[in-house]
Amino acid sequence: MPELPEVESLRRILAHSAVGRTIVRARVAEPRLRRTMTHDFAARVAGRRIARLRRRGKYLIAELSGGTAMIVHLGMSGSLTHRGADFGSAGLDRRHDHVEFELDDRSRLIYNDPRRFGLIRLVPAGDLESAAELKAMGPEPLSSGFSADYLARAARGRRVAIMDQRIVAGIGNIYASEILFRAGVRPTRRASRLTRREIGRVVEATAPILRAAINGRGTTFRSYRDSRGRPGRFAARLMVYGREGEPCLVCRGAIRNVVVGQRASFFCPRCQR
DNA sequence: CTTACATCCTGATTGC
DNA sequence: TGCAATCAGGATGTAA
Repeated sequence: MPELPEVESLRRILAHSAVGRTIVRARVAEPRLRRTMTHDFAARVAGRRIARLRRRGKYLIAELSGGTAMIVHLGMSGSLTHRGADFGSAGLDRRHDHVEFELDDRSRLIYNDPRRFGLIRLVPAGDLESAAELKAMGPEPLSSGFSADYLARAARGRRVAIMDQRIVAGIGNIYASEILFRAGVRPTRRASRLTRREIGRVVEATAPILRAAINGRGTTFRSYRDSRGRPGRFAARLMVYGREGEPCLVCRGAIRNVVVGQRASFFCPRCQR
């Protein structure tokens, strides 16, 4: 499940291997992603250079030459892998390779997404800020815009799900659970009833968790792989996510899993109040 | 404004 | 063992 750390790792790796390259041609094998890709997609990216790669929340944004930007979201099961010219396909499941970009060094970028919850679409670079996907998103959790003051204001009048894309960008179930564990705050707590001190702890817990996850190249819970096909190393450092019934690594109490605001939240009832 | 819920999809897991 | 039912989950549109 690619969240901010996975997309940021992807961006950093592709910054080396793909930025500066020109897309010689693109092929769309399956246009029906979360939104069906337009029929002219391949023609519109052909010949364009990948000038810059940015990230906003869980979205990867490729700025292409000629004033076009490509917005990519990996959904739940998407991956964007970079394969060298000599990269064989032996042993790989190619069934869900939906979009392929051939670069000018004969390497390829391949978008694979079994569940097709992902998204790839082109927008004029000037329209990026008003793009529906990015417009309502909260501040970047690794920016100064994500402060205790901000979070306290955002939590006002809100009952559930303090870690929501409209409140803070790019954090999904895995990292929301891990951040709240580190902060010692139960996910079942009403956001509007959190004390100022607790909100401060949530903000303070956020960057260390995300930075450690980025350093580990993300979390492979089930199937996630980075752009070089490697699993993320942060899975070994998960304290609560996916550990229902297992002993808390701090107090040995049983980890629980509850659904809060339609999202699975793992927590330790002893360590989180 | 808020939250709730169904929808999209397929692989993995659970149940019988 | 085999097949069917269930689950997982981000974003979105609609409803309450």
